[in-house]
Amino acid sequence: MEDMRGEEREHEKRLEKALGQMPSEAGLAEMGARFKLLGEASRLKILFVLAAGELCVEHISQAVGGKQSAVSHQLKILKDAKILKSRRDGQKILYSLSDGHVITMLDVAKEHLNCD
Amino acid sequence: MEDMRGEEREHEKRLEKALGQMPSEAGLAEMGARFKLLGEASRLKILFVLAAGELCVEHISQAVGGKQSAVSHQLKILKDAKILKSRRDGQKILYSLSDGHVITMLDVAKEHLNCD
DNA sequence: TTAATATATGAATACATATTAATATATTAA
DNA sequence: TTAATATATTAATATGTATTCATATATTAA
Repeated sequence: MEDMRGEEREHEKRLEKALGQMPSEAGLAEMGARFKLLGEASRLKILFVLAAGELCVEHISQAVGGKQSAVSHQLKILKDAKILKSRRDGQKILYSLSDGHVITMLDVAKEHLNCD
Repeated sequence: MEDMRGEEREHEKRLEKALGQMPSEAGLAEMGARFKLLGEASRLKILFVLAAGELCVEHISQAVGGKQSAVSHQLKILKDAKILKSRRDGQKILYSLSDGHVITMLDVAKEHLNCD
């Protein structure tokens, strides 16, 4: 009985602590949105391809084995999220990673999310 | 013209390199699935709550502000993915993080995915 | 200007999945 | 055993979103 009380109190404490360090609703949404971007094999493929360097849409499509239209849509999503940037070179649009952060994430994921 | 040729060759090389270091289809799917688990605010909330320690379903539900049923569903998903484990204590089922890996991911995400 | 090429976009479709309500199962208390 | 409590599960619904097709836009070449 006394034990029960103590345990309950401990749980209450834990709850308070948890709620205290919980990110804001907006923060959680933002974080979820970021992870969601990486939660799709088609987008991951694109990121791995671009890890090797700047490439045009056609080449990216070839590399990931997807239709131009589908790839364009995904590129837009990744660019809107600032994960990719692009520049025009003649008729082509060359896409590249905005920075190394995403690759870092993928590396850490391999280690800590047991992906291979 | 020569420039064009050289550039094209460079792109070909880059493509080969990219394809060479691309994870397998299965690996990409696995990785995507892992990220997808973290790509939902409702699940992130649960993980942050459990970062404070073991808690029963009712308390988790209170903490994340969700219905028991919805939380149970998400707990099952996270447990099936081995991110959470559970044990029975009387009528209650206590859930906890399987290990520290997920928290590491969340921390790295804060740094590299500019979440706050 | 016209044709050809590269990319982007809009709308429709298909599919995945989060949530809910209702109910089933399991444990404890009476 | 019966009632009460805690959790899990099933089926239905709703929502989000990836993909496709068709077409628009933009650039270069003829």
